[in-house]
Amino acid sequence: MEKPLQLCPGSVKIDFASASYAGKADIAATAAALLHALGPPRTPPCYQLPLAKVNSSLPLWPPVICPSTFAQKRPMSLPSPPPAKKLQVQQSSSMLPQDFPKLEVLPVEKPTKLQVRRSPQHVSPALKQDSPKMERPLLPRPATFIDVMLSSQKPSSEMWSETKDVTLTRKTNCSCKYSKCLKLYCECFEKGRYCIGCNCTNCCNNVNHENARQDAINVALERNPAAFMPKVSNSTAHNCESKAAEGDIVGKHTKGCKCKRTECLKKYCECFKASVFCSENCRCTGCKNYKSNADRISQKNTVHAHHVQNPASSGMVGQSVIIFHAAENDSSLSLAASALSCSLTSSVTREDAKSLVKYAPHEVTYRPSLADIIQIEDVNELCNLLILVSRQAGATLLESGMKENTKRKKLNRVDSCLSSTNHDREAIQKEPAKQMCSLEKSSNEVLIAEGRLELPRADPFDIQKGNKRPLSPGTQALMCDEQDAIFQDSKAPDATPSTTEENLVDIFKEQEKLVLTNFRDYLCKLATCGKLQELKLSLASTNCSEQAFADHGNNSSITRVAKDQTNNPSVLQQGGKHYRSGRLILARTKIGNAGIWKLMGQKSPLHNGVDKC
DNA sequence: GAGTTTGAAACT
DNA sequence: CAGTTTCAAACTC
Repeated sequence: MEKPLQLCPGSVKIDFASASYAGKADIAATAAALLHALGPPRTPPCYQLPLAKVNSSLPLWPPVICPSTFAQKRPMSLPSPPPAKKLQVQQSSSMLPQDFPKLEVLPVEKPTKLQVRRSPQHVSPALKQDSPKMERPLLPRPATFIDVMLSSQKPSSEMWSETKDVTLTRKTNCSCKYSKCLKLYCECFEKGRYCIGCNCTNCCNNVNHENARQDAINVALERNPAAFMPKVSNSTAHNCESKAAEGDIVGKHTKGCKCKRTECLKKYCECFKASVFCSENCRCTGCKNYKSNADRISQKNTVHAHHVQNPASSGMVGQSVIIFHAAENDSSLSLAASALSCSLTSSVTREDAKSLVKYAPHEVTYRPSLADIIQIEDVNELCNLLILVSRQAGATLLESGMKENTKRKKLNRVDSCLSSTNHDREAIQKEPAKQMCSLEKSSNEVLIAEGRLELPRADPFDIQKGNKRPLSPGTQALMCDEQDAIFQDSKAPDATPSTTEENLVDIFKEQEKLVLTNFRDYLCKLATCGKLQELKLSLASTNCSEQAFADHGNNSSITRVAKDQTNNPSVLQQGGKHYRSGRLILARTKIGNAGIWKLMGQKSPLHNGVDKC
């Protein structure tokens, strides 16, 4: 007898570490794996439900989540791309998705020969007996934990969608006859759902057969601990909902397909069915389900995934890596660079996927929509801006620090008149520091003269000490800043050792603060820009038909577009119009490089004649 | 709607 | 692990 789920005050928490799965390591492992697959939890790793909604009769596995909560998690306003079977029962316009239609009484069939022939160990004891003829209760749709999991990876219209005639459609109505809906053959069972409104016969995948269902679940999990895991993994778990909302189903089939005859272009293929390209996980033959395949692209009526370029082949990653090495010596810049790096290297829009066609088919990475706005050169400019801010802050603060030193020195002189002992003590402290400063400077000069220490303003392809990486302009700028500050400090004759150290610490703090503040402001404005861009694109997309995409995505200019983008990702000219990856350039033609600086309320340092070190 | 094809799941 | 069988969805007519 399994213990009930742990309850948290005021809510129900499904705690996978609880005793619910004690002794069921495979289930617990699966649950943990599911949680892990979700990535960093947007909510704590337990799903909270209002306590009032708890139904004690709900099954333990998959955990059932109340429909109201479920409905909140799955907005219903999204369109459903593929055609769907309409429910047999018409829904009234006022009916909510969780208000399930009244169910018919299903006849209970006697076991067929096939069922008798089945190995008994795969049929639960409860199933060996003829299930009593039960009328299926009129229950709200029992959304399950797995549903919620899936909802984060699939469009919310996966289960339901609202058509124009306000008829709710459901896509997965099984029609199982022999499996009693307790095998993974059954889509409902596989997805952790009860069969409600299905056309199945002799169904045991419901509340009334919960014991049998649990047994079947255990059997399935025993056979494959990942049996109930989503078959399509998302590489961008953190934003999968937004991706789904955009219609961009991303990822790859975790297990892969083994299709032989359908070229993976039919729904027999699980990858195709899941709207993902075949991946290295597949063992299919004659596969045409890869992003550059014209046949695949042409099947846009049924294809809703948008495969993406291999960033390695496009050079995107390489550029980013080089650029962000520029910031690796500075934590704040590093943070900024990393954030933008994620934005740049991990995403490709659906239009990119349609346009960039000459890449390895099995490498899949994804890009957020902001990738259309942010380009490498933008990041370079941002880094330069942050460097400028850092440098200006350093100079200003150093200057103020020196003034402070002068004041302190004057005060010390006054103090020295009062106390010769203190003066002597100060002199004792000052002298070694001065010696150290001059020693450091002279030793540096010696090292530079001997060629063992490179000049701070080195060639861009100089090898950085230790890691042998070429220095990017940003790194050099940072190093210049550090060197400048050090040399300025060491050159300052009036600086006392203690105040120099304090000043340096303060300067670094202030520099970091200013850099982060500027970066925060930049991100805020970028977010605004992104929202505006999204709005513009949504408006533009209504005017820009899919045919336009096909025209620009399937003709011979695609490779040129891809090549051009590799060389100059900012702007592509085609037929007098500006296109980028098949999409009308809104971001860069209207925002562009200078636009980012406008957003920041500053002029680009590159356009301002500023020395970039 | 019946029959066929297909590939995943189940089984050996 | 590979081959075979079972199954239900997808597809065709």
